[in-house]
Amino acid sequence: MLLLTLNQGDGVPLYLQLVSQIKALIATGRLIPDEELPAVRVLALQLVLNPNTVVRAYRELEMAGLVYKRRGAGTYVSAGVTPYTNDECRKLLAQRADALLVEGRNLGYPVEHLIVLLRERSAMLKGGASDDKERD
Amino acid sequence: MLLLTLNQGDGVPLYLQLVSQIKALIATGRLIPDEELPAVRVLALQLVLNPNTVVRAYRELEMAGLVYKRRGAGTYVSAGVTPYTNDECRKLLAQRADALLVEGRNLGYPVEHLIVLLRERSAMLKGGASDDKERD
Amino acid sequence: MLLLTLNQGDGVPLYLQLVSQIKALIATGRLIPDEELPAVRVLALQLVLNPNTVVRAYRELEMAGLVYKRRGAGTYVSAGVTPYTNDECRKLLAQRADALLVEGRNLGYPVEHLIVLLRERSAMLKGGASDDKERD
Amino acid sequence: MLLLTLNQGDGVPLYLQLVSQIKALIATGRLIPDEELPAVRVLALQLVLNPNTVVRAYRELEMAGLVYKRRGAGTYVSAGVTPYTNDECRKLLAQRADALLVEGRNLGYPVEHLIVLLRERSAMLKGGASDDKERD
DNA sequence: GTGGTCTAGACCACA
DNA sequence: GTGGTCTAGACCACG
Repeated sequence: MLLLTLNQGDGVPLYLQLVSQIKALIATGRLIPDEELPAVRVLALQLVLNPNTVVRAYRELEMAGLVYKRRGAGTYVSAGVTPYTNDECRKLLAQRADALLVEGRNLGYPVEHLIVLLRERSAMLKGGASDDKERD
Repeated sequence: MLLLTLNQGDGVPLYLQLVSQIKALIATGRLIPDEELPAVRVLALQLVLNPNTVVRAYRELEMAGLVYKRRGAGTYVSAGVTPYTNDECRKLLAQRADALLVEGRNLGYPVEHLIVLLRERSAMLKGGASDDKERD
Repeated sequence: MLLLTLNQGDGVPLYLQLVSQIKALIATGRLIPDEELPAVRVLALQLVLNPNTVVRAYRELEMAGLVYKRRGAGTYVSAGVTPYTNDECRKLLAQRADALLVEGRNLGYPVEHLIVLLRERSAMLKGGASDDKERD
Repeated sequence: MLLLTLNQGDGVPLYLQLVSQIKALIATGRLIPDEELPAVRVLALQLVLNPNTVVRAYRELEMAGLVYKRRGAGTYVSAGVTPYTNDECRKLLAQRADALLVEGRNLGYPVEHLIVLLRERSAMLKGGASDDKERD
């Protein structure tokens, strides 16, 4: 079962959250070529979403060439695709980094503190218990 | 001049970004009671957005009891706002940090790379850039 | 169809008139829990005002806990709204009645004239007129 | 001392409340020709208003020919003016009547009940104790 | 179809 | 000058 985590309230469109998380799973090989994605209805049930939202996410992925559909069968990961260019990666990460920096600045934390925090959280996430997302 | 940084592309409504950032500035005492906030039109000019968007942010802050308005005069920080505890600050920052870490790991970036990126972006934010574009 | 009447000329913001009238309809059980309110655009058309004005009224009602929204679906009356007591109703009406009486006395109209006027206006409001213009 | 009652929160502009109340006082002879109105600052103090608001009300009255000003002396009621035409009276009263009718309808009160209420309140206002406005 | 956000720009009330 | 309300109309997310 796919480990996807949606954040309903933060303003980021749900289908985009899906797209980016699935992209990342493909980019890191956790979803391998020709692996089948969950059926739309199954994923919708699992994530408590409207199926159309999943449909839209899959459609975006298909248009990006990252997955392909076989009528009556399912949705599968494409082979040999690079979901992100290096530039895209950097942009995505820069956005996250900026969010951290801005929050830090507004709360009065210098960058060095943020870096310390980052190392701490990194150790925690790797170590195990986290109130947040996935692990490997 | 208020240091506020908007991220136009990340899906979070602009007025909410304003609200949470100003909330942080108040809760950490960087904006003190009865201090005047920038006029709606001034802030709108500064941030290059529509005055109504600022109006809406200020209105949310007013309803949350964080600011008060004097007709024809201006908008001011309320007194008696309960400041963020250190714990609350750390929680907010940990959320942001985790988001960065997870995205980084999904894209195959080690923590040390993220830290380099963080320093780069930090320099840029201070330099004045406020959007999510890259620049060398 | 919701019976709402706006008074464009009396200085009270339109969105507030909407809020208080819908509040009254809910608090007296004339709108029941989970009943769907008219769509924003529908009500805007019906009342001949800008959809954003209705949006604002609905938003205030939502923040007051009187209605809830389902994205892409509609706006619905919340359950568990504490209804107006008879006393509260009478107080609200007494305010309006007093305003009429005071104005009438200031202008030298006896109560009986006011009652005649009230009957006339009542017939007009039922007939469909919803503005403050006279008509014979 | 002028008996004026302002309703700060109801959306009706303060200066308009002043204008209409003073008009009514003139119309009913409670302010007689050449009687002096309170000085702007005095009235502003009494009503806890910005003096400019009073200035504006007096200016409107002057432009309507209802009062005149003697430089260095004060503001006085004009002679032989009719503040309201019959039509204007009816419009003002119709607005009040409509407000009562709409509130009554939204609260589920038939017109006849409103009329009963009106008589009750009328008796109360004349009798004495009222949580509201003036008397004679 | 629904509501949500944002822009552009109007006019008003108030200090 | 300040904030407040309203209009007109754009595009987006969601069912």
